[in-house]
Amino acid sequence: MNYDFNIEGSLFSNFESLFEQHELPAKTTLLCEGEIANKIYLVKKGCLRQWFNKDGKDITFQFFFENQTVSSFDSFINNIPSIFSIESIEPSDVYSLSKNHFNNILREQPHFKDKLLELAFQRFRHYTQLFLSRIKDSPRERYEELRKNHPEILQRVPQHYIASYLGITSVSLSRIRNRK
Amino acid sequence: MNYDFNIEGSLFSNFESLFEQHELPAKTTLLCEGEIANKIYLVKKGCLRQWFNKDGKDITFQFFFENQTVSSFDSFINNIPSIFSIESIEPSDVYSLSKNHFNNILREQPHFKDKLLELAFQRFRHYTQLFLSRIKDSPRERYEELRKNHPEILQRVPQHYIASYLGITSVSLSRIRNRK
DNA sequence: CTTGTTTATTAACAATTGTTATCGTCTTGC
DNA sequence: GCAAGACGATAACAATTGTTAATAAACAAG
Repeated sequence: MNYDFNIEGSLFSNFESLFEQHELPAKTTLLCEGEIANKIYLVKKGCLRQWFNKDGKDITFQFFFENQTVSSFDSFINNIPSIFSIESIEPSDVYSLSKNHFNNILREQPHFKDKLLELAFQRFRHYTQLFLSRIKDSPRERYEELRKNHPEILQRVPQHYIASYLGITSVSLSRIRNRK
Repeated sequence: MNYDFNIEGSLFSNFESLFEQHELPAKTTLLCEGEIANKIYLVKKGCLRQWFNKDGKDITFQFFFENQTVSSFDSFINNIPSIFSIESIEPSDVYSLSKNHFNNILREQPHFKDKLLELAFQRFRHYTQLFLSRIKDSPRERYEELRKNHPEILQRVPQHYIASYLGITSVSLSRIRNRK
């Protein structure tokens, strides 16, 4: 897997003492495109987004809320520059786990790797769903899907982030919303 | 992982005696949307596509050529109906591996599972790339990418399959091609 | 050779989206 | 409180894409 790493907080429930606590204002960058990730983050309160730069435009492609884990896993594991940034949307409380602590858990907890693989597998399924939705659904259909299945995202996330997540401009999303 | 399973033929290089050979005419269905996959296929000659039905329209989302392995892995592993079909494009020679043989290899070859996971990982990266390309690139940019990096696909695959792979109609693809 | 199928192009029109800009409202920081 | 910025709606126009239909070339089957 790569580009994204979102596993449920329960994975780390036994290791929370190893995490460091942070209180972040809105729009705080946790990882910048091009940097090598050296932490995994657990969202305790608030929400984050993953985004990258495309010809000067800001493209958001994933949101993270309470009890989700987020990192640039490909960067974290393989020590390569991340192709995206991670930023807070709301003021947020996050826990961070360093690479050293992560490796210690991996060494000392034999079943941790299995759980990790299982959750990586889940992430893969999620990405594939997103991918197929891009192929077969129109922006309007994707917006409706979001409204039905993830209304909490629409409520908490500013509309222009939603728009780029749907693959359209905020102007076009505004039109779609007022067309029904 | 799910929806797709494409690992290099070398994975099975020691087990080819367990495969069954098939010669297929063009447009032969190997797996039909809704069926449960009971075979993994290895393309020896020719090419295949994965596609599904969306409101009566035929949407192709992946191509497979020589020495690639293809199945509906999610269906094969979890015994659930496949959400897509697999069909030959050209007249093709394929090898098939039954679920029994697959399970035997998995049981008897301790490193096989690791290689499988590694290749599943690769597939994940590929899907993520496709996903991000859908987000950030226009149909024209995706066509150019295909022309630069996968010209063999353009040469061998009929244009209307390419069009649905790019997320546009064949009419629109024809326009893009004649616009430069 | 003839017929039917598949494939690609083109045209005309409708629908959608992008681009740019303006405006008003609402936060936020000072 | 005030100024600056963030956010969302809207307008006008350009560009792109979808839809439907007609046409022609290539191909396969009989």
